[in-house]
Amino acid sequence: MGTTKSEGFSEEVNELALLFKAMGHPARIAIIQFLRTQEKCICTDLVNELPLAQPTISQHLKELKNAGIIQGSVSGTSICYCLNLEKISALDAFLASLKYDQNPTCC
Amino acid sequence: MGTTKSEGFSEEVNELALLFKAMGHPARIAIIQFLRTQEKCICTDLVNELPLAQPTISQHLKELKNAGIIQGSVSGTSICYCLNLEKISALDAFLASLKYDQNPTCC
DNA sequence: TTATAATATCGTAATATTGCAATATAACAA
DNA sequence: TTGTTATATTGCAATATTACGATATTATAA
Repeated sequence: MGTTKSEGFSEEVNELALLFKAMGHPARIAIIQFLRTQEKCICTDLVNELPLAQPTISQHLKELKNAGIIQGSVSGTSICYCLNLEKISALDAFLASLKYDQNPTCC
Repeated sequence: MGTTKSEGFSEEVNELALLFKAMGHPARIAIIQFLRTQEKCICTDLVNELPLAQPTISQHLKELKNAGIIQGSVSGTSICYCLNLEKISALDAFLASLKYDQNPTCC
């Protein structure tokens, strides 16, 4: 196997899992953090910021983009990447919902 | 390779990545959702709820437990699993922080 | 004790992920 | 055109993940 079984789970569950999975790597968290603190979101600097080679960073950017967590638009020779707050909010809403309706006598 | 490179990233980044990674699977999201809606948190029922075999579910529970996202305590023959809201809150706080300090003119 | 129920662990095959060197592409500058 | 800069793609070796049958383990029940 090695393949994740997605049949039998709801669309919502599968979508959330894909988003969380896309964030489940230090390089990708670091990219997200970096994007958050940048005034401009031009991102060559990631290659200097992160302890990874350029192709590896490009690959991680692609995964974040595929998941819809970041968006990129061409800007001359470089590319402008930014967070997609819609997806971030979806994850945030899920996590926030877990904090309520908890049985307080549990465990 | 295949190994995730964690040196060169901050502790915080690595910790967040591990937590997100632990949630990055439909079975594990489904487990979390199930735990949230249960009055009691005894969890044999997962085997009937999820489209996966018992050993597979046990393995996913272990991963969530290793990440600290759930806690389990023995209760006779069965085991009581529950969410650890502390970790959930850590993730939630990270995501919530992304929603502010964003450059509105970006992309 | 013997059985049964709930869970965990082991072993393993199939597949996915990670990281990078080498190379390609694309836009602009000289 | 030729170079240069920014980024993407390809190919591949090393390792990780996923799923599950078989088998342990552990606690209670009969």
